[in-house]
Amino acid sequence: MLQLQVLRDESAKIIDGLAKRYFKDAAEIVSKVLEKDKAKRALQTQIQEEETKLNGESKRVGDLMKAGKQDEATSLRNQIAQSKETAKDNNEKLKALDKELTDLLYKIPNVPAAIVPAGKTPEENKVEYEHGTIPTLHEGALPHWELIKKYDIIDFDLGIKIAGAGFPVYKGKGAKLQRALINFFLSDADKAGYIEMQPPIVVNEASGYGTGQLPDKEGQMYFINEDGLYLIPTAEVPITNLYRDVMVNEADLPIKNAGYTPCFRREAGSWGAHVRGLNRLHQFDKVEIVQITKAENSYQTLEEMSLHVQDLLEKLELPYRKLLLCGGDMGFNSAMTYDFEVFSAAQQRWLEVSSVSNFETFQANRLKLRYKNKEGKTQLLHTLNGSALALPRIVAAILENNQTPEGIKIPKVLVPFTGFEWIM
RNA sequence: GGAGAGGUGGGUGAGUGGCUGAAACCAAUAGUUUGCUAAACUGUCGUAGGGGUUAAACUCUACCGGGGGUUCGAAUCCCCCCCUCUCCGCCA
Repeated sequence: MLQLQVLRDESAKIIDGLAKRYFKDAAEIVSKVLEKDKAKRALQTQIQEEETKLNGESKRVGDLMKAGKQDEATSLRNQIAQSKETAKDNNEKLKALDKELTDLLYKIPNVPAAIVPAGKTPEENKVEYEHGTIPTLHEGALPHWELIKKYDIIDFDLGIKIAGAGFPVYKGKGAKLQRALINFFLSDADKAGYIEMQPPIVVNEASGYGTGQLPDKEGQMYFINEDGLYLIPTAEVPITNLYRDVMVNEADLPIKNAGYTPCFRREAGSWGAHVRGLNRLHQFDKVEIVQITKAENSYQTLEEMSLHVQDLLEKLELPYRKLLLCGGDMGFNSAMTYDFEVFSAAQQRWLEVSSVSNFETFQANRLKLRYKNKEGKTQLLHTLNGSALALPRIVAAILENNQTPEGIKIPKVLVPFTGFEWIM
């Protein structure tokens, strides 16, 4: 959620920025916000004046009673009772206005950073960097959904039997490969100074609001009705919410956390031919990195985090490219996002494996995540996160790109974690 | 699932109707002094918002888990809800 104060001070700049997202009716919603805000403040001033008067009168009643002037006290009391009625009405109006205002604010996405290109579709994302060579596969090379059957390492049918489509069962070396990747990602994050967290994989409603999944995106999360809990779509939610309503000590900044969790996504309505196999799942594993920084450091941190992701991909020897997302392709909460895609040789397409974003104060505003600066002023912090990395598409790329007639070669860096060099 | 206790500022914690936006302590911060990797002393220090000012000063309002009620007046009394803790039960 954007800060109201910023909307007041820089509404033109915000409308300009939102144009890069092709966010509909930006100008209209912003002007509505300002209008409601103005009305609210006017009403508030009025209420406050009334309340000042009432407070003074109440005090006088007490004084009169103490002085033994019962009659005067009684008549003043009756007088107060009347003005209280109007005060009550006005307070209700104020509440209604405030809710309308908040609802409007919820609808406004984050303002893209200055360097984010305008654009509506993924085609307008900017390729910032490419690394690695795309392998040429042998005759008869297979896509990963065939390879997993050939080597019997991931079983979709078993998953369907016990849960449903999109919940695969990892078997034998397939399961070990998962575990190896998770360990590799976590140990690299550890070396980079991220404190590992193992959070719950369900969160309450307040947490959903804190990181911006709610309102509006409840349809994308699994919900446990009986207990009012959501299955997390990413570790971003529980880990970032660890710092909800927290006043951070300046000395503790930046905060760096990493966590492995399974992630659950309903992906309602997003299935099709291009999401075969591991390309899209309801449950998948991911190691997430999260940082909380002062405003002045967040963009430098964004670069640091994307270098961390690049390093992982290079160690895994996967050809990848780094994209700067255009306004229209960015998530609602983000001010700037880099996506990382690996090339899947058998499918002949790029697969998104990581997304690294700076949310600036958009989440912190909701989270009330702040610190006191040297002047003693309370300041919102910036939140950032990134996948480092999401497993399924990495697995898909490893299987496809590293396949040989003899079997699938495990990347060197993973062998200490898997305990085997080949899947055959 | 049953019974009980409790939710107060960055933290611990006092406060049962007006003198309480809230004692005390800790943390933080500014300074003084002595000095040597620190102590002592003094000051400041909740959040959000309105008015006001070039900016301050100043001033007002709300907020003691959330919502409602009683009252001229509520952190304090009443009702509902949420959450946490303890004991019992069940159980990895």
